[in-house]
Amino acid sequence: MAEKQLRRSLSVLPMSTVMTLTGLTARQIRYYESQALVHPVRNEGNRRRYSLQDVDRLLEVKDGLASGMDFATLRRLFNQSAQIRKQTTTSLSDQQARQYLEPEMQQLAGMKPPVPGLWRHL
DNA sequence: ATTCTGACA
DNA sequence: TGTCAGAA
Repeated sequence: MAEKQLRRSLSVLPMSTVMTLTGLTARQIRYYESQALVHPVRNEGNRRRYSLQDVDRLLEVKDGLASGMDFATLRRLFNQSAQIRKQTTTSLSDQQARQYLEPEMQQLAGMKPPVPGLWRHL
């Protein structure tokens, strides 16, 4: 299972591929990066290279924006998911994680996940 | 040919 | 967010 994640994290996709996979324009993809929502790697020629994980994140950003979320909210959401993944793999009980995110969960309680399983970690 | 940055008639 | 220019 670690092998799969490793590959999904490899940044090898060019802008053109990400554009067709996400349905977003290069402009939007670069702008979202400026908003710290994705962090593509640059190759020797200063070209951006995205991973499958980046594509997944871009898809979440796309639907998140579509359901009225702003960049700050998405940014916090992603940071929190990252936090939980770390803590969870560092032995923090799921109960403690939910308690820690109580405020956000209250807000998200009302809305429906734009993408099936977007709040999966919450 | 493709992507990057900066700028805005 | 689109789009165009000039460079890589």
